Amino acid sequence: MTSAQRANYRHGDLRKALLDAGLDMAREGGPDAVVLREATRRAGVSPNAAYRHFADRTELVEAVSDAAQSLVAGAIEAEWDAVSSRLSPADVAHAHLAAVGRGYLGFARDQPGLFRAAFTVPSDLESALDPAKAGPGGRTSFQLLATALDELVAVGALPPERRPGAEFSAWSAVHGLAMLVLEGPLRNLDPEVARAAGSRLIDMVDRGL
Amino acid sequence: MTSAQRANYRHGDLRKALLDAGLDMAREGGPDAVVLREATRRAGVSPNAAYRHFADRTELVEAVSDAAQSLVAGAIEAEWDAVSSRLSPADVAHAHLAAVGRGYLGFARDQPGLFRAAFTVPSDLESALDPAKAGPGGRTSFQLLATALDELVAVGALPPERRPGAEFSAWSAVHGLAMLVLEGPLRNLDPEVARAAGSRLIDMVDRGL
DNA sequence: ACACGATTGTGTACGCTGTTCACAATGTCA
DNA sequence: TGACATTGTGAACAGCGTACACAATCGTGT
Repeated sequence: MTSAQRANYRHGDLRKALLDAGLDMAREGGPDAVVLREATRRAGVSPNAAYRHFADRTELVEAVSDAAQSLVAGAIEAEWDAVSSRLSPADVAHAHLAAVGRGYLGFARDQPGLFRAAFTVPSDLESALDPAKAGPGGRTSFQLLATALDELVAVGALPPERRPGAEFSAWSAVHGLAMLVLEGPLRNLDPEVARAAGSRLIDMVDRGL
Repeated sequence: MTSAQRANYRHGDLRKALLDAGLDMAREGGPDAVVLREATRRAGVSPNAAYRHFADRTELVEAVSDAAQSLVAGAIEAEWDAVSSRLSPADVAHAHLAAVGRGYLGFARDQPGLFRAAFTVPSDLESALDPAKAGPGGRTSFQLLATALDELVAVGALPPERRPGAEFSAWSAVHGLAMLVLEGPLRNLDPEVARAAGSRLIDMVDRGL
């Protein structure tokens, strides 16, 4: 499990090893569970070796966060691509918006630790276009959301004057539910109820935007 | 600043002193900034004294969280009470819902650390009725939200069949925006833009519920 | 081939944290 | 007054992030 022994003085790709260890720790326990010393231990290396690749514990956590954001984008892409292409353009647009919401909430449900690592850590909106945070398809989760909203405008389902800032509202809604259920007061909500709340919420967004 | 010297062996009300110190630390830095030893230091007491009043650091943080939730409820009540009583019942209901949203977002903006301490910490929904978390008026922020939604149903602005679970959707929306702006990817959003996003969001909720 | 500088890993050490254990001072009540 | 519960203290431990000096290895120019 803990990587093969290393005969050489050099490690090979320690940065990646530390990042993987960080991802594992974040998977169970979220960003706070990412501890630098433990990462070096799992990589079979002395604590300070980490400082050759990350200036800080913070930098390691940020790297983990970027990777986690990329995974989220991938999950959203999967939902996106599953939308039937035989729908009318208007229906496709609505379906894409719902797909973004489902992908986001689904990832939060299935990978709570990584989700929190992705979105609970410093990292500006400006960098929401950073390819490092994109999914396999090359688009960030934020970009996917924006695309869906643009489609809605294009098919006339969303008045253009309500387009500006719409991504904030839509994003807020799903993000809020995720956070309330993950580490907030809705923590102990029955999973089935949470699921229902999710689709209820996506309806609200679609109707209210 | 750091409380008067204490001549006696006994402190007086150490529990309250620790809690106040904890609140101060949470105010700047959020729940993670609440450190037990520092709290005892500020209370002028040895580190272990804390364990006579809190089993854990966790218990201290939870106490801080409860107090912070109560403050949020107070902020919401203030907005609630400011709603003009000369409006029609329907308008009052809408205004109350908006007041809850504004109070919530306003508190998040003005007291980011306390806000995160309030809602980012374990604490079940079941205890959302706990009077310890209520504002001066005796109602929890969750109860205030529920009341506003009940009013909307009463005046016919919200179809009864959409009432169940509506608090989750409404809460999610405002909570999500708050978290994105406070410790998420919208951290560096221009304050004015954030404010606009807030009222835009509240509109969405009112329209989409 | 070889020396030299840059890169990457090691060892030791410091201060901080939460927490435990034994002990001391104080309050309460018979 | 004496026994007992309550609330404080002191010393100690492991774990954390991090700084500093040192060692092994790689890459390059001659």
